Amino acid sequence: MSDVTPRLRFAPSPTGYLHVGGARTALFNWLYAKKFGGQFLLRIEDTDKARSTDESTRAIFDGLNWLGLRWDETVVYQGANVERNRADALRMLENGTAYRCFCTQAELAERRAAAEAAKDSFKYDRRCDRLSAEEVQSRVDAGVPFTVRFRVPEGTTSWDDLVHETISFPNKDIEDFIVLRTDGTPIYNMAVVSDDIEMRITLVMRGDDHISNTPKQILLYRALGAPLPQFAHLPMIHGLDGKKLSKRHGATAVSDYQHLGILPGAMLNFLALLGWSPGHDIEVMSMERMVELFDTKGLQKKAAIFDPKKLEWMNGQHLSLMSASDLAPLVTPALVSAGLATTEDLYSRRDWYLTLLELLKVRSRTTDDIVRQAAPYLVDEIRYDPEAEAKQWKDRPATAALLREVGTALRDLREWEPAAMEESLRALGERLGFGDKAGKIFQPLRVALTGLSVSPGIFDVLVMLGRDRSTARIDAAVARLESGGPPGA
RNA sequence: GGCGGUAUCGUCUAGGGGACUAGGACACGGCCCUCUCAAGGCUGGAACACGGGUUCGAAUCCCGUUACCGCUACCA
Repeated sequence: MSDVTPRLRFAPSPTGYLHVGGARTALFNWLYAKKFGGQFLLRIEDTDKARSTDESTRAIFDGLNWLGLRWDETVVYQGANVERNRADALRMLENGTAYRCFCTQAELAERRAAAEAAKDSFKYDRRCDRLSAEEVQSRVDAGVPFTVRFRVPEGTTSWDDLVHETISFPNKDIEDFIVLRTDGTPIYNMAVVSDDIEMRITLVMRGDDHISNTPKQILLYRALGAPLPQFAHLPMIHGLDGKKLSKRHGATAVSDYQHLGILPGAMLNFLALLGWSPGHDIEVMSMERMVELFDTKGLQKKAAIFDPKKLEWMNGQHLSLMSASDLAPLVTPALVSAGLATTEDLYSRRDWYLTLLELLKVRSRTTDDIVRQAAPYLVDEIRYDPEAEAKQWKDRPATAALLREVGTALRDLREWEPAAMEESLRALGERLGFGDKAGKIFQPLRVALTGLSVSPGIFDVLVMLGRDRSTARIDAAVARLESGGPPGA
């Protein structure tokens, strides 16, 4: 391990949104940088003008910010570096590690097709490298367009990958690849190496779909006389069907999960476990803990399959662990946009609100789940779930009579607190001959209070609603039951 | 086709020659808890791709086969 501070970068191309695979690559780069006190840089690879959009660039920023993966230094836009990229390519022309190629795209395509037809694998035959200096000069003078090709040397190119150990490629299998187009713009591998040198990147950590680019890039570093960074190639993420993750698999953008009510910390935790393991059966971790435990030794070589079920479970874990006050800022906007409350209202009775969150978060897997359960506590008019009504209020006259008694009992309570409620309602159950089946009271009451057959403990619900609202709901339920109308009428 | 990579329960993984009767987690089933739903606890089924080596001994090391993935552009 060198003693220079590590510099890593995440280099996405802005051609869509920030997808989960990219987010995970960013995360590992970030974790490594944090762990070893280095820098995590962001470079937008926008050299493909046709596909790059500002909107996608924004999406990348938004995604990384939401996840809390802050980058150091200013963002580098690859498109702004073409001059230097070209200068580097030209430098290779001068030092003899590259040469001019006058073959046209059409000629190349033709030869490639011919080779394919003959079932041969096509590889550039270096014919332009055999041109005499005079010939080259005369063509240049005549203004014949040319590309710059890298002259791949003899031998073998290998490196010690941080996740794969040693990987090596016989150079004979690498063709003399183009580094500069006829219009003078750099090809991907040229731009990447030129930029990574400029940015003084010490560890290139990226998807393993770049493994075959690596020997070419290493050759370029050497031709430019630059020190080699370390490389780490991360496995891909696949969908449930084992194929590369794509739109067909549903949500693949980080923002999709943001809108589904997934917590950034849970997303990160889940993504980290897809391709990395801290060992010791540790699963649920905070960002701090991940930084502490991160180690390239735990990196996986095998592609992982993205399982949304486990993500949800992970989110539930993080939800339970998070304090209500940390959760509030994340849930409040959703509550407001669902029209259930106003920010002012929630702020004015903050303790009550936090208690509500405490009650709901344990039975939620996403923040959206919390919102879905919150309505009965926040709005005046509840909606009666037809199924709950049908099941728990089967005998409507009898239920009306029961709820009347419950209402009376609750109104008579001296203190509006759980122990008193329980004592009173269980006593009522005894009197009515329910024995220890107090659920015969609790369930109909739950429907009366919330309209639902599912909720936090009944005494918690009563406390949250308060005496006035609770008794009012019971009265409303009695009226509804006695109106004789069918459920939902 | 060529080159490269990968291979442990359905899924994420632990494992780095003997501690393996292969551990944990998700999902699934059962039980407990219980006013419902969660959460939690206990519990069940479920895997070393195949074939050869090396070794006293292999999930672990080597070779081959198979399968899957990636690259194979004047794309990134």
